[in-house]
Amino acid sequence: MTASSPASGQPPEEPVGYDPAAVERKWRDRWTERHANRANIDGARRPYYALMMFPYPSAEGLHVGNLFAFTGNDIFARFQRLQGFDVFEPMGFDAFGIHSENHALKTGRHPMELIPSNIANFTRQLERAGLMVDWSRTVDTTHQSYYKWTQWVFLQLLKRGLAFKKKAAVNWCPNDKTVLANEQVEGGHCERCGALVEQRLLEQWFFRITDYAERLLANLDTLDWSNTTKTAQRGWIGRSDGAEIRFRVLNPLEDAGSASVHVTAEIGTGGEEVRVFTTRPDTIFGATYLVLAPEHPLLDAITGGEQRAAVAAYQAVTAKQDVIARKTNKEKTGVFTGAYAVNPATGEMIPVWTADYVLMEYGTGAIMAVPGHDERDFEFANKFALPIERVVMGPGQNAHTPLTAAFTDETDVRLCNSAQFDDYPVDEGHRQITAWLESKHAGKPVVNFRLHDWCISRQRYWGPPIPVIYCDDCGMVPVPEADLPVVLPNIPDFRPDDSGISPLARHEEWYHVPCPACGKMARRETDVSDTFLDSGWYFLRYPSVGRDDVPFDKAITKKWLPVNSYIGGNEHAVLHLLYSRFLTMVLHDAGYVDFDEPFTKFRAHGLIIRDGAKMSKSKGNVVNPDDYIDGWGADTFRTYLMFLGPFEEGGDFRDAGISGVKRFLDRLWSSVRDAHTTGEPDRDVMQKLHQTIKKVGEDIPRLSYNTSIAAMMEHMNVVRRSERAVHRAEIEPLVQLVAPFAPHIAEELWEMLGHTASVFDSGWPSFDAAFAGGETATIAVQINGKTRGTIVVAKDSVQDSVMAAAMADPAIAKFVTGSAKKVVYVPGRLLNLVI
RNA sequence: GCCGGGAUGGCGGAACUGGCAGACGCACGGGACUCAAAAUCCCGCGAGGCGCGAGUCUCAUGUGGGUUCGAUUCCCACUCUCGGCACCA
Repeated sequence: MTASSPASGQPPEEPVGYDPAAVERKWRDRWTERHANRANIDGARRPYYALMMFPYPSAEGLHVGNLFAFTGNDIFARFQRLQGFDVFEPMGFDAFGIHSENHALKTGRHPMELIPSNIANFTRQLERAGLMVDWSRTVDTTHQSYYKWTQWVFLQLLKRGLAFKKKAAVNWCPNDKTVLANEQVEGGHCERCGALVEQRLLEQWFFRITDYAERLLANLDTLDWSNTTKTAQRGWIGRSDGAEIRFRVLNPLEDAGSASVHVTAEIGTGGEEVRVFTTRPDTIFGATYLVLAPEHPLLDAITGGEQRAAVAAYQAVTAKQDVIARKTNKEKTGVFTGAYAVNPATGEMIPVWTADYVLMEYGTGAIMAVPGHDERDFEFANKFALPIERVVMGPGQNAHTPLTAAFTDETDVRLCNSAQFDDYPVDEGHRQITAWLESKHAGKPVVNFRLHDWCISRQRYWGPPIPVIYCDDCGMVPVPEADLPVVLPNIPDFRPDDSGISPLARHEEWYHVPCPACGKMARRETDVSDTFLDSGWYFLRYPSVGRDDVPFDKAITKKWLPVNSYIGGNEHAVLHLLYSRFLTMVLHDAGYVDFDEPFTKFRAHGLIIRDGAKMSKSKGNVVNPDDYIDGWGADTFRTYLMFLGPFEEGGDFRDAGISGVKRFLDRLWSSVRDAHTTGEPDRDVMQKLHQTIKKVGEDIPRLSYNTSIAAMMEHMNVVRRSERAVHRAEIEPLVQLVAPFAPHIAEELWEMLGHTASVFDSGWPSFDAAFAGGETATIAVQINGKTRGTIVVAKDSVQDSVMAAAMADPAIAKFVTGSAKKVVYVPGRLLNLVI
């Protein structure tokens, strides 16, 4: 074996060199035999749950990006283990979904056959990477033992009224023949195939995540998460403070032809009332028209006779338009309804229009248009010759300054042309006008969110069937929990078709089922659920894998959750992390878990790019980890990935630097092999060692892996300087420091040093802070801010003695031309003389 | 358009609360070892000026301002770049 001593009777051999393949094979086997990575789920005294986002097991195999993320998590997990925690580092596979299904369709293989082989390949690759993964508790979202509980989660939401069905305009991809979530549409095109997305009206299952908007937002303040991620979530939730204002619409039939009639807000004519949402109630005196979304339910009722045809035509055009065109084509269109509404602030009649720049799904589906102070309204008013009023003035402007564009500044501006509210700052006007409208029963303060309810329906095959049955007599009946799982049948032809109905509907035996309530023949729901539902609760499952009676065991969950540390990509900053938080809150409120945030700490890792571009098959710049592990060994590859750049920022992958990391491990190997125990270790080298232990111990928790590695390299350089002989005490703790990064070689070297137990059970080395700090300090001496030299002084020197030492140095003293006007002394760092 | 990152030698990057800019690594140059090469080891390596020389001076962290004894770090205004969102009233 690699490090065994020469057999007796043989001539002396060359010193044994570092053979990564042999070392890694040996320790992989040894870890498996010893169950070294198995967490003691029931008995752990200091549980620590170190989670990474589980991968989608693609047919292409493991991506360097995956390995980068997993290695980063593994280093932290192994570090925690060395700190004495019982660390649980699980791994699983997020294998349902459209990605797998499309790949299966393209290659003609059935997902039920494809996924297990992909998972096997991923597992093989992951095992080579030396991750401290507990392979006895893995999760495969496509396995019945898992999706049984995904269906259970759905039923809990249904029970609590948080799952509901509604007909909704959804994004429809004509190529993939499926409904897409808003997030799967990029600029009007299907995220996967690039086809133009259309709009269709379908009955869909939704989760009422909007009920939790306020809580999802407020809780963010309590979480230890990457700031970028929190900011992204805040933006996605999109809270807006504003007001809902009621506009009375005059019946156009009655009032037609009497446009000259003077109307005030007090007139109680019949007709409808339109509610609008605005974030700028302070500008209501400038509201010169209303706009309703083309889908607005009141549109028919208010449209005047002559305008009916035009409005109907406009509605028809909008309805046919795909979601993309509507959202990307910013050219304003719209038609007048023939109706007028009363502006409750001015009492004036203002025309009511319909236009597709107003969206039915946000706010009330209607707006008051203030063209003077809103860019879209300005553009619209300009195009259709509607009046534009100034009601806000900035510095240097007055109530009559002409508006050549919408004036939208909100700081240092005041109201004008707003009756009793003239000269109010806008924020004050916002409050006062809202209160005034409220007193007239014409409005009230309202908070709106951009967040939409979560559409979980997919008219596809490869997902967990939604556990609901439709009975002619009983209506919609949830599948009883005892009957779970609703098994996804093996359908050879799982292709989606144009009907908008899932392929499951074609499986007669499966589709027809007795009603759980009355026993009469009924039909199954044929939609499957969104993959984000699978990944929305998997962290709860890991510790309880193997339990078939519950989704997660109460005591175990209490012991291990919430997750102590979660690491993943920022591409999931919004959806996955938001949905997981939402589901956790629901399960908390339902009494299943005693925490309402799943991830105490979250860090987003960076992206690995290559030659300045994202890796992709089409660019041909994909790195296959297998090749690098074959060529360099997993330890070198892991360490190299972490050395590329800051973990939270990612880095540019290039072959050039990897040899430096290999050299470092080679040197570590020979230094340990050749270390002696004669005499005392060198004092300066020991000081460097203590500094290194301190630095690495501080850097790892900050995920500053690149600087940890640099620090260890520095120590190695000091240890081996000028080919000096290495004392064992100077190098032994370095094996422990390197262990999280390069676990195999660390185990081997630890054994070579005579230890029988694993290096991961050896604890983290300690350091002497005073010794590491040293007794002397190098002080930079500056004259007028320019460094003119350095002096070495005792660490706790006072200013006078440092000053004297500086003056004693002729190289410094020659710059001192007079007496110092000012002296700045930073102990231990610098002395600056201002002359 | 809006939100959020980022910009430092030939290259990847370091500098933790404002305090010696360029740690560590790559590449490159020189040397040792070798018949030779690889590997290994040692030395050098931001740019420019002056000096035979040990040295020494100036400039330098995307651009332009500002605060400060002192700015890669803080403030203001820009440029470029990467990522996300995009008619959200």
